[in-house]
Amino acid sequence: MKPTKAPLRDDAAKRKIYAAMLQRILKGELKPGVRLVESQLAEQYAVSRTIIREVLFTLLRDNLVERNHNRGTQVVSFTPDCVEDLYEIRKSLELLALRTAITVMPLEPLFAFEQRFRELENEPVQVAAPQHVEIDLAFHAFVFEHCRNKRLVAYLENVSQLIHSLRLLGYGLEDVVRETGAQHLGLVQAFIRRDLPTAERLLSEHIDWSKRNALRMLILRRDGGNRRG
Amino acid sequence: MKPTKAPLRDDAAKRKIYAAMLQRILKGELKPGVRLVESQLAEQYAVSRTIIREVLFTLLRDNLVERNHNRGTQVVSFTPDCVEDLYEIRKSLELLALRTAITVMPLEPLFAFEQRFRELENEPVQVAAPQHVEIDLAFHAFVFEHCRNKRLVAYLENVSQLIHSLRLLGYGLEDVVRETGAQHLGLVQAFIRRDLPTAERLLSEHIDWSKRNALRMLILRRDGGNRRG
DNA sequence: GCCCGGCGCATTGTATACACTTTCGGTGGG
DNA sequence: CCCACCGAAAGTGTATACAATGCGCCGGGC
Repeated sequence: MKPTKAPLRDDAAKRKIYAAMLQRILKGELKPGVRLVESQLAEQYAVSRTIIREVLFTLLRDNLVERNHNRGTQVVSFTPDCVEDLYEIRKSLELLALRTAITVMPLEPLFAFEQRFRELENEPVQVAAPQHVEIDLAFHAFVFEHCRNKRLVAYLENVSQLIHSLRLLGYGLEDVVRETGAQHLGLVQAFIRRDLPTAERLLSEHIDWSKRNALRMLILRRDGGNRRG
Repeated sequence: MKPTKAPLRDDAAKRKIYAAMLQRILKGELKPGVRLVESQLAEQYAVSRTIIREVLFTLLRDNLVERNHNRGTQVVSFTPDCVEDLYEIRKSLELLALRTAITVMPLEPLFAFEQRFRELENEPVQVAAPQHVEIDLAFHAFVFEHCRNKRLVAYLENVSQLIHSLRLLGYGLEDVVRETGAQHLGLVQAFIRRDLPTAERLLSEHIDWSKRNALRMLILRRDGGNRRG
C-alpha cells in the first residue's frame, strides 16, 4: 500500500492558491489595478503571508501582476489585446520548436496521434470534446519534447499554460472541437511526411484560428456578463 | 527633496545579490548540479534566508536553477548548447517585435541612432566600444518599446538580460565592436525606409552573428574547462 | 556479510514578530 | 480656503523561530 499521505508541507496548497488566483485574474474577477494585499490574501486562503508572497512571485513571473517596492502588488490588465499578444508569442515560439522537432520526431507516436485523431473524427462531439482537449495538450507537448531546446520549452509551457487557462474559461463551442481535430490531423500528416513548409503553414493557421476563437469566447463572456473592465 | 538617500529597505541589496549569483552561474563558477543551500548563501551575503529565497525565486524564473520540493535548489546546466538555444529564442521573438515596430517607429529617434552609429564608425575602437555596448542596448530597447506587445517585451527583456550578462563575461574583441556597429547602421537604415524584408534579414543575420561571437567567447573562456552536457 | 529500520543532523517550509515605508486624514498657520 | 506638517494606520520588507522532511549513519537481526 502506498501511503499517499497528505503532508502539511506538500506544496499542493501553494499550487492550489496559485491556480485559484490565476483563474481569478484571467476571469477578470480581480480587475486590473486592483491591489493584492498580502495580509488579506493570507487570511482569505488561511495561510501565512509567506505563502502568499511566494505565490505572488510566481504570478509576477507570469507577468500577471506587477510589484512596486514598498508599494505592493497590483493586477496588470489582461485585455483582448493581451490575449492576441500571447497568441502571437506562442506562434513564434511554437514555429521555432516545430522547425527542429519535425526533423527528429519519431514516427510511431505520430502514427498513434494520426490514428487517434481519425477515430475522434467519427465520434459524436460530446464524446470527442473532452478527449480533444486532452490530446491537444498531449500533441503540443509532444512537439515541445522534441524541439531540443529546454529553455524554449519553459517559455512555451508558460505561454501555453496561460492560454489553456483562458480556454478553460469558455470551452465548449462544438464546431471548434471538430475543426481543431481536422487541423491537428493535417498537421500530424505533415509531420509524418517531414514536410516543413506545410507544417509551418498549418501550425500558423491553427494558432491564428485558435486565437480568433479565444477572442470570440472572451468577448462573448465579457458581453454576456457585465462589462466591468 | 533628496531622493538620493539609501534606505536600508531599498531592494538594491536584493538586486545586487541576484546579479552576483547570476554572474556566478553564467561564469560557470557555480557549476550545474551544485546545490544552493539557503542558509549558506544567507551567511555568505549577510542577509536572512528570506532574501536568499526570493533571489532564488527570481533565478527560478530565469530557468537558471531548478527547485525540488523539500529538496532544495540546484543550478541547471548552462552549456554552449543553451546559449545557442537562447539566441534562437531571441531571434524568433525579436523578429516578431520587429514586424510590428517597424511600422510605427518614429523617424526622429531613428535618425538620431543613424547619426550616432555613423559617428562611432570614425572613432577609434577604444572609444567606440563602451559606447557601442550602451547604444546597442538602447537600440534594441527602442525596438521593444514600439512592438506594442508588453508581454513580448517581458520575455525579450528576460532573454536579452541573460544574453547581455553572458556578453559581459568576455567583451572586448575589437573587430566584433566595429562589425556590430556596421550591422546596426544597416538595420537602422532599413527601419527608416520601413523596409521589412531587409530589416528581417539583417536582424536575423545580426543575431546569428552575435550568437557565433558569444559561443566563440564562451569556448575561449571554457577551453580549459569541460564540455558537460 | 548484508539488509533494514530507526535515530539524528542538515536543510527546507511555514508562521510570526518586528522594523520600516507609505499613505491618508486631521490640524494649525498663512 | 489652501497648504504644509504631523501622526496614526495600513502594508510591505526582513529576520528569526519552529515544524516537517529527507538523507545518511549506525546498529541489530538474519
